[in-house]
Amino acid sequence: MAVEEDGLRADARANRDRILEVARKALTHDPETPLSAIGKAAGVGQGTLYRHFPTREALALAIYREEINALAALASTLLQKHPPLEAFRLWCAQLANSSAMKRGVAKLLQGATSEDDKRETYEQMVLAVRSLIAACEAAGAIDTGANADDVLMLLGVLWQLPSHPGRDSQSARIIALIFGGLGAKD
Amino acid sequence: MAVEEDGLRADARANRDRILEVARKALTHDPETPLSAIGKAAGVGQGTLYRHFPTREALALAIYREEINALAALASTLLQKHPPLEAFRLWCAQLANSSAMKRGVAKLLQGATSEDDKRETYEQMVLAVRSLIAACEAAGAIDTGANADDVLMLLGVLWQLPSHPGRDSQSARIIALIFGGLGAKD
DNA sequence: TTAAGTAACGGACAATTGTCCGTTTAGTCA
DNA sequence: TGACTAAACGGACAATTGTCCGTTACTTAA
Repeated sequence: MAVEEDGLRADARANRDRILEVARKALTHDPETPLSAIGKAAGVGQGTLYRHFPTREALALAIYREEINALAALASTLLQKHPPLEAFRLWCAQLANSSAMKRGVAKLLQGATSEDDKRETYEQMVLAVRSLIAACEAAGAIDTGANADDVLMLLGVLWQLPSHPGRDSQSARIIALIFGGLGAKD
Repeated sequence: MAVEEDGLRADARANRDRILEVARKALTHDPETPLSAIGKAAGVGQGTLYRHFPTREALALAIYREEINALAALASTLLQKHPPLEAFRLWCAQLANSSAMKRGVAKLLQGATSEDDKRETYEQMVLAVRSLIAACEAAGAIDTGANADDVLMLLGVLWQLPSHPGRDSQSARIIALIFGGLGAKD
């Protein structure tokens, strides 16, 4: 019976899942929990932890991949229910509020075009942005020729905003600025 | 004879300068040189190194502060020699190319509004952007009401671009997008 | 069912970061 | 000039990250 549903051996998958579960709780409680402590709590050795997640970032990325997936999927949902430009706006608002992104986890996708395991997650986001841009262009709601990579880079700024009073309005201003750059027709 | 020109004791200043000199060379050669190695090369103990520069970031920030200062100063120079909008554009171009910012050093000013020693450097940049915006507004070259913090956050993206073929054109596109958002009158 | 092959394990170890604290010395004042 | 004091030093130590490699056990195939 070929069991390799995802190319991972059964015990490896079990370990991976257990590490993620433990890490999610631990990192939520304290973002700087030592990786070694997480490994111990998950009942695996250092080697196992690091083989699965070479860096702290990789671990965090895995934890929040679900939420990122949901965000990427949201794009098409919004496009079905709203006019393109409004869908785009709603998506950006959701991006700015996406709780998983806040604080330390924010740095995740920076320079994501380089390292390999980030790449996959990054691509999902680019695709989402590309679909939103394409729909808006088709509807004549923005200027043509915008580059999804560029726009995503700029939107990434929203994840870096420190959470201070006024953060929400700053998000709104920045989104407005970007839409202005895209030539959005209000 | 009161010698404290900058609130630092003479020997402390000498150490600080020596560390910076060594670190500049070492980090240019290999951005991941261990801090302990830098300390040893500068002939100071771990304690001294960490007292002066609590983190790797702090050290890098100090190294590149000169270059950042120059960038901030460039704004007024450009404003004297060029029409406001062109000055702004030239400044952004310089920002994108500022060699010190590339690679690992790029992350420096992210979330700069939080930690204290970053704050000062960050303020200089905000002031520069604010002066450029004000001049452009006064000349009617951009829409009024732009927020310097917002614009600087967006410009910060330029420091995060991985150096790949096409980086320069991506910089140009992003700058154009931002200027579009500002309502720049071409 | 068993044996072989290999992916995965996990703890020991190396490297680096970051802290602490007793010692030294620059700067001050009589 | 000779203490005095506080700033600064720097090495030892603790904590964390990251690597290595001999051992274990999941899978497959006969």
